[in-house]
Amino acid sequence: MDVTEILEALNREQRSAVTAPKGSALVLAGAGSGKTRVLTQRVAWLVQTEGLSPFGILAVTFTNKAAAEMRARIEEHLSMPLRGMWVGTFHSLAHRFLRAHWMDAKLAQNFQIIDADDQLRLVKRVLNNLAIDDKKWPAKQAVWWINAQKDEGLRPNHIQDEGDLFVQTHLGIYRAYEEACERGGMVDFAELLLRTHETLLNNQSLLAHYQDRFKAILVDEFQDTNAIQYAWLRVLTGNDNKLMVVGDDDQSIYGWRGAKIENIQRFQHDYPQSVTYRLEQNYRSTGTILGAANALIEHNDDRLGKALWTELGEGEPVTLYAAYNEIDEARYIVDRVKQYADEGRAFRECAILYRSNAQSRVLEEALLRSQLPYRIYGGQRFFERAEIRSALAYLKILSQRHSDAAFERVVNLPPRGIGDKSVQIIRETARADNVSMWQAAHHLVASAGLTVRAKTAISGFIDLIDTLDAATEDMDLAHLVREVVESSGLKQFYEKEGGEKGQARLENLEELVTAAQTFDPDDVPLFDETVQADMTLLDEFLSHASLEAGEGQGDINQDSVQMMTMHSAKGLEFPVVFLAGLEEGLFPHQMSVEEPGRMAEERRLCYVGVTRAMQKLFLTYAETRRLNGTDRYNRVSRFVQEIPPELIQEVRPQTQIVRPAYQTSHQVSRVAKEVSGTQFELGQKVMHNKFGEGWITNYEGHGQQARVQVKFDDVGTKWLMLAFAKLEAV
DNA sequence: CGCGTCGTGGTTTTT
DNA sequence: CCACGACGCG
Repeated sequence: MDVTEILEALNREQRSAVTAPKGSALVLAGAGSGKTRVLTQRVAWLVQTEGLSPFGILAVTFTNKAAAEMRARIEEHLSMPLRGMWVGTFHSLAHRFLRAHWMDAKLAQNFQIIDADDQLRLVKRVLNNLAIDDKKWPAKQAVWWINAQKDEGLRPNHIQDEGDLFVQTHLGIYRAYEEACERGGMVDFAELLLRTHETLLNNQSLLAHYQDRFKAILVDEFQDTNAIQYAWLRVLTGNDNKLMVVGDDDQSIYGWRGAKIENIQRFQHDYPQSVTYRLEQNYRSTGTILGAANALIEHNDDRLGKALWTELGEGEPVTLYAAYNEIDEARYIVDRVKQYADEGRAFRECAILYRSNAQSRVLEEALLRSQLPYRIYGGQRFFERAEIRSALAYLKILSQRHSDAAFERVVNLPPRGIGDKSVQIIRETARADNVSMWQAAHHLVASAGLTVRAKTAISGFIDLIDTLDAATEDMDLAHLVREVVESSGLKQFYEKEGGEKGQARLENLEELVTAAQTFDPDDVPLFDETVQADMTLLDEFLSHASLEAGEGQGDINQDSVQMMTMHSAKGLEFPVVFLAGLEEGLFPHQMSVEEPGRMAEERRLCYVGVTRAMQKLFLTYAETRRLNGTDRYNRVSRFVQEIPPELIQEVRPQTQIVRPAYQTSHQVSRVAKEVSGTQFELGQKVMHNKFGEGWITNYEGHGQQARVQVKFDDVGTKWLMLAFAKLEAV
């Protein structure tokens, strides 16, 4: 494809960004404005017009999927394979860097990547060793804290506890956890980035090499980068002007896991010569949908500012349906999908988006009842499934006997008579002798201190692994995986489990064999071939499995209704979109209502949801919603009210539902405001003789049974029985 | 050691 | 309401 062809299909702004002079650039790309196109064409431009070698280009994305897509699209444009070009996620690129420079990074050559699950297990063990009460200091929270520190680029030495018990305790855990990782040659996700950054900083020649190698660096979804990722880009860029970042501050929805929307401002500050390009023409949605999106996001402060426009025409109004309850909501959505399909359209053109996964169940049931095909995205990913992780643990221990995480996982799976007690003894012995559990197990079998029964069981396990190892010596990867699945007893174990669940697990294991069959390390090119030579195919496969969670399986080609959270919908588009559960407390979520900064993020999430729609947008909410076993009476979401009414067409609930005729949905929002059968209403200021002043944020029940949730100025949020609480209106 | 019962708590998710 | 983890019994 030649240059004019590249540029022809672009609008003016897109073209300026693609052909921007070498230098730093910020591309603010609104939803549906052709962002990916600009990125890929930019690379093509750099290669074809600026004469850059792909070898000198670094392109960073947020997900593996995005990376693969980008590579494919660039290859298509250039009609040549992109050998040598670095395209990948922050994590995969850091991983490759560390494999190549493990010595400089002070890592074991055969270091292993541990995923979130391994990490949690490890922290649990650390807590145990430190004799810290898991109840008081939950492992999950500790993991979260440690990762947050690493994401900020902080080592234990950088952190002062200042007498704060919370920090003090977690700091201790962090230290012990680091030691454990060090001992076991384990590297978690955050560590990949942090370690790479440190290695570059501490190694002038290495840094100079990479700074010189990369003549251009491109970053996608820049608004989702965290502090360490930004630092990483900063150090690789050095004093050069070669960093082009693409993002949209209005679509930043991962602040809760460390993403720093401020990185955009920081970029402008750190690269004052940078040029900003705004992509505001939207090629996806109707004018009405964009109008709704623009009006909604206007309610946020501190935006960089951007107004999307389209040439696609006004289109149909946004439809708002006030459902009686969540079942009615689901039925309404299913009916609309059916109607759409009856017009000869495909199911896959419809997406149902929701705030939290718990909402998917009712929707799923309704689809099932109507026998419409659907596919739920998210949930458990392939490589995270228990049976897959177990099989991988067998493979891992074959490759590296000293992997304690793998040892613990499979030593008694399938059950072979090695209980918690025995495992604990092995663990303690290993710790005391400073050896791996595998070695400790060996020693224990040969010494006193265990029952004969336990010894037999343990040596049975050792023999199993050794035999398996010998038997698979000459096998290729796929045969090795099959052999492991069959001889380890996993297959029989899940066969015995039976039922739909066991069947699904067996199928997954079969799929793992297929994955091994089709695994090609050259699809994931390492920095250079010398690194590759040092790793066995099995090790590469295992690394791949840790970094690539695997697309939620299911047939992508099958024509089905798409269901997912709004978070996972980012980057996608559908002709018809349903946003379900637009209720205060659910969306915006209760947890976000209480903290001010998070409301803006919820609104951005809603903006992301709205801007997924190409032609038709449906908003639904339920007046009554059964959630966690109790009925909630939520008001319609503020987000709905932030959309200009003239863009919205309200739909009456359907006739089967018996409800008072006088209740139009507008009145409903008012009626639902008042705590039924009482003198109170939502939002009202109240006084409690013990807790002081506050206001009513939620309620459930009626009359004497009514309970209200009150957010007190001093003591936080509490649920109170109205009958007992003696609240006074203020 | 394995299985059953009780109790608790419950956004969003990638790597 | 339901999924998961902690306990206690056979």
